[in-house]
Amino acid sequence: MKKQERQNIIRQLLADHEIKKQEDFVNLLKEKGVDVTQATVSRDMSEMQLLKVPAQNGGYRYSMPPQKTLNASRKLQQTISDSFVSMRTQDNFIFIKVIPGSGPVVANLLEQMAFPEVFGTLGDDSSVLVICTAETAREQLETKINQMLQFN
Amino acid sequence: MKKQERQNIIRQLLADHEIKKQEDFVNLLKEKGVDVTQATVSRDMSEMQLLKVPAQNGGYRYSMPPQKTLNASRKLQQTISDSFVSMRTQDNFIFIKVIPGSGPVVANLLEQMAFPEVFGTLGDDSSVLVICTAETAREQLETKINQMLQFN
DNA sequence: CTTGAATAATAATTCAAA
DNA sequence: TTTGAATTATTATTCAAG
Repeated sequence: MKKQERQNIIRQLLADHEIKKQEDFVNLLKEKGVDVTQATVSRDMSEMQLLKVPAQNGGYRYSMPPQKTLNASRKLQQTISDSFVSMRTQDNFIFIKVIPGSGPVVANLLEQMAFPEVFGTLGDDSSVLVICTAETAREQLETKINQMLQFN
Repeated sequence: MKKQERQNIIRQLLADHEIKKQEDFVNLLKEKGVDVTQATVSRDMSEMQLLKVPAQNGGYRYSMPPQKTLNASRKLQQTISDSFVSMRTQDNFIFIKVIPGSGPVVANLLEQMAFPEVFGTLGDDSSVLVICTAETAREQLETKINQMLQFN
């Protein structure tokens, strides 16, 4: 198992679980057949710049880095607001209609964001298909997209 | 010294210093005449939802929470892009000219962002004055504003 | 309700090894 | 270069007290 594969799995785990400490990652990885120690997870966190953030209820959880994707985020917000036509969802999928020509840009920006919910994206001239990692992930991403559209 | 005063000071300290651990706060607070222990700082961090983020160079630093201000951030980015005319700076001050009518909105949004660099803002019809906590803080904020303007 | 002292829990790093 | 074991450093929490 290579480091990068493990880090991909960590990203997925983050999308589907409330991770409160590094040992949670150790255990979840073990379930997936990946045997590593807390030390390794700590290094992964550092490399991936994952954050331990104080939650509202007083606990803690790990989360994706925010700044790294902020510029892509702004571009995406703007682009998707400008080009959005409609959105449909089903299972793991989000299907977005955009004005002709914008499909590839939006799909690319969605990729760049490296949302943990996103398994992959595909954009043709006027459509974007987003394949999510799970149905719950799809719901989360749907919410995010709706939030983006709120600010035109 | 009330808790809230201390937390305000912590916000300021965050703007001017590279804080790597909670004890740094303890020491800097001591310099300011505020005597507290790491335990108290830990509680403050939790309440303020301050983050310990892995830095690029491999170290760690504390930082303001990102999500909380994300919507204001989008609005600000958009509004400032749309209304920006010019910007001048001096000492702790940033003086932004905007198209008539936009001053108060931009000033308000800047407030809402709760940037640690910002001491206060003032907006008239077509101008926004931002008073920063320090000259270094002003430089940092200037950079942020320039980044916002990059995406029109 | 807030705090410090002490402690427990968690995370980062060192060091040897492969 | 990457890792685990052990260690150290750091952070969170408990518990008693103001």
